Amino acid sequence: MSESKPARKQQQRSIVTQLKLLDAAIDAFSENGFKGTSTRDIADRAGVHHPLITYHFKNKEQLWRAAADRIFREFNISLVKAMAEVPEIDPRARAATFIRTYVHFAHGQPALHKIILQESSHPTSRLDWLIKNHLRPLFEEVVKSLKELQALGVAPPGDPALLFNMIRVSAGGLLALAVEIKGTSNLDLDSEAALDELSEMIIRCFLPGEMPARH
Amino acid sequence: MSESKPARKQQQRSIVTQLKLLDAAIDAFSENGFKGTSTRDIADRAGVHHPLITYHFKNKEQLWRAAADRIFREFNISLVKAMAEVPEIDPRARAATFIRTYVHFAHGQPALHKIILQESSHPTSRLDWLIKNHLRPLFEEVVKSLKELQALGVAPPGDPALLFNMIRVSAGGLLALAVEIKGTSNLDLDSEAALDELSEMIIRCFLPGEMPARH
DNA sequence: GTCTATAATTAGATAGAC
DNA sequence: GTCTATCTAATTATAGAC
Repeated sequence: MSESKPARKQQQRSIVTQLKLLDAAIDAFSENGFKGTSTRDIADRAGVHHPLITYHFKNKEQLWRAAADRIFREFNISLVKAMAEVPEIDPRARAATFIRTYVHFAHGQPALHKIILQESSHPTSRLDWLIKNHLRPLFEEVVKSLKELQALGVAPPGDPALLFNMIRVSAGGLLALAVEIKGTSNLDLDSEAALDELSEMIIRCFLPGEMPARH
Repeated sequence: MSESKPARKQQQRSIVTQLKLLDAAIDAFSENGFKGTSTRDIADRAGVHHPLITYHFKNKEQLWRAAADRIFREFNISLVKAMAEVPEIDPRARAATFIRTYVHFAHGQPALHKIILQESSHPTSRLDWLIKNHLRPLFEEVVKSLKELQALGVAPPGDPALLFNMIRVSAGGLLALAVEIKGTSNLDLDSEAALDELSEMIIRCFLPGEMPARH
């Protein structure tokens, strides 16, 4: 089939272009927000001509959604992979693994939290979409485990939704501020050791109780 | 002096215009960031003609600085006032008052944290200015008290700079996400009761130890 | 102190050649 | 699938009348 070969070649190049645009979009949107980034800036970062954005993603809004999808899809893959290695019967170890995974992923991909921050500054249709498609499903699963840990006396008492959000901002929210924290606190959050220290500090503050011995 | 009266009247109006522009700028910049907000948007929100921005503040950058100055000046006033009422000799009570004051101020003026978030998304000259003029002075004072609390066993051990930033994001950083948190966690952070609960939860997690009895 | 008019730049999106 | 050219609208900033 002599006509299938060039067709595949074109498809491959198309995928590469799309990935370059998505990575550039993630960077630009997390730096300057939706309104603050121009499609020209994204195209320049990706090294492609700006009308290609319309071609591949229709418009700025659809490109934003595709970029958000990419971030959360990769996060979920990391999460599922990490959680698969912890025994179901030890909820504290599972929570600790969740925190460590979240911290390490948010360091490598700070856009995970930055995109949320940018969109949460005021109500938008993009925020509604983000909540419905990515944030709520994750929240509901995690808060279930957190209630369990509170019942066991491992996590401190109080509204579990509040506790979840405190943990979340202490991890991703703190790492999203890395540039500022380096400047004001002289704290370098770029080393593996610093990430471990942050993870352990979060566990120490939010999961202070020991697991009760099983009979 | 018949010529001083119209002069004062003009000065008064000028001040009102400047304040309206500053409030509008605070809202707009915290919603859309520096790049994402247009001076026209700010002028529209303030209900004044947009060339007045150039007249009163020279340019967008100077208006941003004046807006940031206004937020931090008011926060410092609130802080000094609240801290003056707590006895010097009880560092835990002082820290608790700091947290409650921060939470309540950040609720009324979420721009306090949002402006920082917007500028911390990547290095800018504005962030450098913010760190030098507002963030570092505050940080250095608070971290001193935090070290004291760690020595007393009230605050958990670990890097005090890390602890400070965890507390900060759990208060201001969480409130900056209020719109999103309402959507995903169904948690309404607008009531006095919710703010008190958040404050107490922060105190519970980050200042878990009792004050040792004084001899 | 206020306003209109406008210059110069940059934005998102499209049309059509290749 | 890629590119040039271009349209329309919106941007920051300034000049100058009142």
